[in-house]
Amino acid sequence: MKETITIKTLAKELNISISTVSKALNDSYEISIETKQKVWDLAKMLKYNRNPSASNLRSHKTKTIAVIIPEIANNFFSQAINGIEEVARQRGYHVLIYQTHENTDQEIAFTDSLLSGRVDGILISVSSDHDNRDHFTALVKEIPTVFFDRVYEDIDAARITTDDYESAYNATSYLVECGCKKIAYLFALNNLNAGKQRMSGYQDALKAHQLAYREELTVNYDKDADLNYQNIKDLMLNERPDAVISSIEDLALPCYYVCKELGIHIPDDLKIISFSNLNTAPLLNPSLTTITQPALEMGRQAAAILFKILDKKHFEPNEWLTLKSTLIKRDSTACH
Amino acid sequence: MKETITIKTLAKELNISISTVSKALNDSYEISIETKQKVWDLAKMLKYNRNPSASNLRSHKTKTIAVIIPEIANNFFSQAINGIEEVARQRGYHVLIYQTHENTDQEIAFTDSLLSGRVDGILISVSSDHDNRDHFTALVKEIPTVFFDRVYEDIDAARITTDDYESAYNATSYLVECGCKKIAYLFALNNLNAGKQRMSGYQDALKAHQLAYREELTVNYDKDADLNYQNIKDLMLNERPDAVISSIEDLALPCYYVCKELGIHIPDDLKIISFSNLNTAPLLNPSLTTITQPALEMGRQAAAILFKILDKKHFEPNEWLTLKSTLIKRDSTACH
DNA sequence: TTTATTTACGAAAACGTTTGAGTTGATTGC
DNA sequence: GCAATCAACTCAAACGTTTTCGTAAATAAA
Repeated sequence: MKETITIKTLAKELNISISTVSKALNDSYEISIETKQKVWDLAKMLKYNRNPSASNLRSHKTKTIAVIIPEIANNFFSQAINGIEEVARQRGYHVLIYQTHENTDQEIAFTDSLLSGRVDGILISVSSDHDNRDHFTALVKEIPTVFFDRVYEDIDAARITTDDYESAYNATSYLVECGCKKIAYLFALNNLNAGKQRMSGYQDALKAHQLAYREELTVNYDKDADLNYQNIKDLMLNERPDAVISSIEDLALPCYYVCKELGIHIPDDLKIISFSNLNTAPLLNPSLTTITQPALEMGRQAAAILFKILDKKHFEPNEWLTLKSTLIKRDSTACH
Repeated sequence: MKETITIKTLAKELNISISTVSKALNDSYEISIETKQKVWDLAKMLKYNRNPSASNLRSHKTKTIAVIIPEIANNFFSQAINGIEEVARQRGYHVLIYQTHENTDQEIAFTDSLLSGRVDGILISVSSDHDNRDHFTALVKEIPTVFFDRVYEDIDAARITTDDYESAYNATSYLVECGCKKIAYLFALNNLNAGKQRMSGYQDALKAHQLAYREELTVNYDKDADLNYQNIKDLMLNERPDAVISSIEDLALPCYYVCKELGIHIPDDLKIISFSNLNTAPLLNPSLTTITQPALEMGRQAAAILFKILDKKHFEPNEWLTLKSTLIKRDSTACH
């Protein structure tokens, strides 16, 4: 515990005023280059570090952003955070992480607690358990916010998504072209636009190929993993689809297990495509055809947009960005 | 932009002093229960949020911890963060994330910047590229720090690791019992204790079974993924081991690809075990035998230790905790 | 009754910065 | 040569809390 060194220390040492030191450290035009240099040198020598609390309190700038996501132990989100952290780092910003575990109450608690000036802005991928748009409608008026991947369409804020509709449409079409006639859909994120878009893409593609949409071919995601497993198993036993599109990774993997248990051979008996950012997709048995979102790039872009907003304080028309996912064809959809 | 509401607002509204409000909000024994209740009610009604900067500045408590890791988009670390975030949440703490990308300079920059009172404590898993122990020896005297998984042995600080030596020893022994005679080792983290321990476990197990340790059977990890691939390929072509132990996930996966390319059949021609937290290990082709670290639990425990230190300010003898990894046998080591 | 003690509160000084409004001496325009 | 401008710096008031010390009234001890 050595005595902490402050701008006061520097001022005393150099025989100049506190304000001169402060302005020198902030590279103000009011200070001569010689004085600045002296201050900088001494600061480095004494390993001076600006006290962030004092600075924030006075200036209302925190150099900190918050990232709110459903789950960190998830390939998509951890890659997105990677991208966010990267650009935050370049700007000297700090990154706070909050997990909602798909709980809107938690989500509300987090955002509320961030309104007291702890952060300059928020990056968020919303929870899927309840519709929370009223809360966010109010939030975005209070603090610069960028939504990524999981967004509300009708909120007046910046957002970045992927082409969910097209991806699902194309994936479904691809399966049809492979000769599949009975394509099941593993449905998740149904409260969110992303989920609805994916479902629409699937439905419209069916229609475009003269195939009927049947609700019995749909499994709805549940928080209970065992239940998901059972539901998929029931689907396989009762309907025996010849293909499956999964709207999230967490439903595709149990599907693999079910097939293993029931002796259903992929891709001969059943073809599988999943929205997924698994880096081991090529190594699965069989390798999994995926619709892969540009997670890292989304993180980067989302952060970039937030900083753009923070730079010019006046709220401009909000940016709406859509990135393309890529369909990577692998063995789980191999045609003969 | 409504006018921000502070304790001053509350004080004026209730006709009591600022200090009374502050004390009431902090549940001080100096304030009567009636007054407290009035303050709390009004605070809730007006959605008062304590300004963290002002609070930190005065009290020197930030309710924030920092997590410094090599990479967030990594199964082990993202699970560990999950655990950390969980217990931080319970305590009402905020979590800052920093990625070093295995760069010690970055690591030094981060920790230095945290010394200005931005956080109450640090959780860190150190970078592997250079030996940085001198820096950390100084750091731990300045701020409560807990090392997890990647630690320096000789630094006087709390730490939590897994039983790397025993895990590697047991895994090697298991391979020998399966009849393997030529067991290669994919070596990583060689600057770190974890890496050395794993290597020692491998070597000692060989010795215990009258097998010679041969350096030609070792591949050293490189940052360049292509080079790793090539080195593993060379190993397979030149030495043709009948088993491989990989000290990290990132070397096991290229190994799978090499085998695919060279037509080496796992597990008949080559058995593979890897330290790994891949959740798709059971679905790989073939499913991968892993030494799996309790990542989530490590995160939880590491955070728990840090909070224990923060609670009782006096630095007690530091806790050294070791958790057990589990060897999960799957098809990549199937014996006949 | 008088003197301690306790209870509940208030005044004011921090905490370390930033910032707008001076101040000073030197330079410029005319 | 005098006012006006400018460059470089200082003063002091904030920012919103926490906390120490002080004090008045109420209660207990004597």
